[in-house]
Amino acid sequence: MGKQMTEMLKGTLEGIVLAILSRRPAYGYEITTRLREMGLTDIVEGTVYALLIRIEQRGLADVERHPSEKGPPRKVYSLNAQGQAYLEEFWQTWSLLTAQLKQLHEGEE
Amino acid sequence: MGKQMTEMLKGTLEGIVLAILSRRPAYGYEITTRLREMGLTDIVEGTVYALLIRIEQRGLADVERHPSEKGPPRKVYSLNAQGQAYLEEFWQTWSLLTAQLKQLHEGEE
DNA sequence: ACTGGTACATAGTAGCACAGAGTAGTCGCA
DNA sequence: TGCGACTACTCTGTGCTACTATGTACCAGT
Repeated sequence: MGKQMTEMLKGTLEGIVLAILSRRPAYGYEITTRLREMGLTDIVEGTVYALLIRIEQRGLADVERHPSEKGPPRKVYSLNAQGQAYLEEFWQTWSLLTAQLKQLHEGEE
Repeated sequence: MGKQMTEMLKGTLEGIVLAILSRRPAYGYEITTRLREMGLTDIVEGTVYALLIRIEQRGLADVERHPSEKGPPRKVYSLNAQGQAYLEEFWQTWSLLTAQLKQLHEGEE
């Protein structure tokens, strides 16, 4: 992946994953797949798992183990109230930043 | 500053500063002031200077020293061709990311 | 037996913004 | 003369994040 994208993802990837979880519960492998489908093709599996563990430890999501037809059991994450609040805060911060960048970009020439 | 904003700025602050420089040359203290004016009130001086040094070392900007009426001489940075190209790449990456997040945000509920 | 897909985990690395402190020059004021 | 306020730049150390590169484990199809 481009280095620029890598750096930009710091701080946003977390929000992206939380947003995915806010729609419906999901597990790591599934999330990785979905990220790839939506164009974030080069996100590494290990990154997602590490992120999910962080999310769990901060109490933003609850975890349940579900047996899988294939391979080891899945760890299904579902966003809880605290996670929802955190996500809303994320969207606020994000819209602030985009507004500022938009202003910069438009006034460019 | 909020921790979320701090993390989001990783990778974007560089682009922001380059965008400021693309309008007209500027020096560190001036850039800090301008960032504060545009709402990024809590960005630390040291961060900006460190970023400028990085920009210089990568050859994205040229530097000239100008004596100041007040205080030590200013280091005036001006974006060069390479920096301009890098900035354009930044905008592309940025618009890609915003498009993906917009999609996620709108399809939320 | 072997390959490939599913699913999770982790040790080490690099990059970035922040905290905090320091260095220097100029000016105004008591 | 001494002090604070403002301008302007520099540096060390810390914490957080995504990546690299592996490894583990389970199952299906050939």
